[in-house]
Amino acid sequence: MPSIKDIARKANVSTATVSYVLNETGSVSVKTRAKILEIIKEMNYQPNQIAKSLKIKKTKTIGVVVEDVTSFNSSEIIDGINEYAENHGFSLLLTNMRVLKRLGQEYSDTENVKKLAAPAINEILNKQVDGLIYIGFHTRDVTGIIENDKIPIVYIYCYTSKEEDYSVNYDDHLAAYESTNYLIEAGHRNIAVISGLFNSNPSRERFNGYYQAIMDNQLIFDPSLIKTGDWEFESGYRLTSELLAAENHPTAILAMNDNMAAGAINACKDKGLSVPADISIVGIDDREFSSYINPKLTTMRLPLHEMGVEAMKSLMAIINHDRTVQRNKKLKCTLIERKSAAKVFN
Amino acid sequence: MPSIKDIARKANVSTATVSYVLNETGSVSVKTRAKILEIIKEMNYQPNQIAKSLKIKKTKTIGVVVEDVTSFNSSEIIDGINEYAENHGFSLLLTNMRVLKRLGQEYSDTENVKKLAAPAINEILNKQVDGLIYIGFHTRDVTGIIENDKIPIVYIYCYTSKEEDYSVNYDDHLAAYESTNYLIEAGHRNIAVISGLFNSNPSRERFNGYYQAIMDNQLIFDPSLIKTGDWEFESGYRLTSELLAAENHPTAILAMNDNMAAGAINACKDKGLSVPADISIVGIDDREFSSYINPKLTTMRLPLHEMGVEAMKSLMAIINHDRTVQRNKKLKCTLIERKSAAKVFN
DNA sequence: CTGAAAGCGCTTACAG
DNA sequence: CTGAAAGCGCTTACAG
Repeated sequence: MPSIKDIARKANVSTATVSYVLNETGSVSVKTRAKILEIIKEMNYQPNQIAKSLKIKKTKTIGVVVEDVTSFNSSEIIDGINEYAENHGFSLLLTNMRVLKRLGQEYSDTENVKKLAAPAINEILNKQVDGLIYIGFHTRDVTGIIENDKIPIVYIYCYTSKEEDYSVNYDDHLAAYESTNYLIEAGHRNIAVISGLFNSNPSRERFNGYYQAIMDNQLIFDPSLIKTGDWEFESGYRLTSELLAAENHPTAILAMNDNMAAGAINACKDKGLSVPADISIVGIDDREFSSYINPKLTTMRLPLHEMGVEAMKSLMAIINHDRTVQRNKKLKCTLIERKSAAKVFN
Repeated sequence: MPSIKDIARKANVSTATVSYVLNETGSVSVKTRAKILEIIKEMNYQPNQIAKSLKIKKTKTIGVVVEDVTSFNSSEIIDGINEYAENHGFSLLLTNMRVLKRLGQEYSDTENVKKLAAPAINEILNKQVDGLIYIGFHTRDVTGIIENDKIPIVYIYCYTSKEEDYSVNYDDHLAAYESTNYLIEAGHRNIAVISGLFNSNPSRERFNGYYQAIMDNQLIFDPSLIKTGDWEFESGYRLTSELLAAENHPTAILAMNDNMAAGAINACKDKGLSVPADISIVGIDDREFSSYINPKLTTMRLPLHEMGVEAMKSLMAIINHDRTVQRNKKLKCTLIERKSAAKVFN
């Protein structure tokens, strides 16, 4: 591997001059520039970024700490981060904490995650990254997992309670509001909700979105239509069965994720109801399986790719000392109309 | 950020001595070691890996070039790579080429992928990674995409025609052999195949596995039972419909991926056949959706995580000049028994 | 327009 | 057991 010295020697100039043409700084005569460029090409010289980084104290690399890459939302977020990074000459140093595999459901205990995060983040910082992106696998408060004061950082798919932190998530309230509205516009008046666990912020936000749509449309809010699930398929199945046991059962169900929506569809089928002819079901997430189940699920697509891009934008701004960036970005989900919801005829 | 100089000064020793205790090289008296260690802790000193890398010419980081992170197989592979890397003190520099989004189906043209790969790989090499892992999103010959002679590299989910290259894949032949055997053991005698495109190596290997299972069990090979699909849902649906039109239709179908298996299930349902009571279906891949469709799909799980781990093992060996590593590793898939296949009664 | 020199933060023969 | 010094491959004030 030729170094800048080799180029300089061969071109009969100093390394400074080579450096100037490499970086297009300084002023170099057209003639020597041409000669240097030629030799660079001839020797197939590639600058050693490690050496450069040491000198300029910037690595042009971003540390990406992800709680679990195998989680369904991680890939698209990383894809978005990568796209932006590539367009701006940044590289990604990826660390996967494997939270799901290692902690199972104990991820909720911040202390456990912190134990995983500390060494990972330490290692990344020692590699002198210019900034950090932390990707949760599940929207929640993540305060205390990272103790950091020396590096710009933005959180995706999670947030902290610290005012000075930056995060990008999607708008849960709006997602539920829009999907509920969609059902209302289709003529539904009895719209049930199968929510996630109520100790989660997204559950509450989504419920509020649903509630507001009901109110805005002057419908009657019926608490018996609200069922609390646990995000899993089985709870969607079980709670739908409960819902259908009532004599005047709802004509539509908003499930707060696609897992539970899939459970709901199965419950309807098992009761001999046809989806969407007899009952409409909409989910939230747009998982891979959602277009494979029967009927294909109408659901809200999460702006995952965009979240990655926006996080990078925030991070770049912070790195460049632009403190006017919005601290808590909330992106919009989009409704994907498939086959599990229909207009009501009467 | 304190440097090794700061530590040395405060401890009244040379930077050499600090370096010795940091790396546990050289011999340092217990006393000075203790003092240095104390000061390191006190100042919360963290060694700058960039500086170290420049000196020792090793970065302890591996470049991971993935054709498309959003492809269903990528995450688990990365998870495996990450696990091994973490256990051995390596970091991952990730580059996503976004082949699917950028090229659509034109990925098959090596030239197009090469155009994407060249700058990505160049950038990674300039960051002085110690090795490279290339993850295809689809098993195929990838010769010519990377022109490299200076760095150890192993291919996952793809391979090259060069003898000196290393790759890790799974055993297509065995996967089809075992799944066919499974159906035979369940009593099936008329087992159809819906294959992928026959210009792909996996299709051919899988067909051979099927064929060998038929032969080994002294069954009759019936060419009319072999249908060539294109890996997509629709072809599974269409070809299954064709299969079912025959008067003595098969009692089992081996679909060469889960997409087509899902199509097959739907086709059966639409013809009024019950899966698995009337007809058994098994897939290959174990996609996320495969446990959500109805009935849940019996399929071969790909050893993705393990492929990541094995690739890292190969890479470490090559880096350490151990040239005895197996050049083409083929890992075993495992049958996931769910609900889409059953014994035949007669 | 160009070069000599210092320095980024480490490691490592070498001498003592 | 310890330190002075050179060097990894760059960049950048500074002088001319």
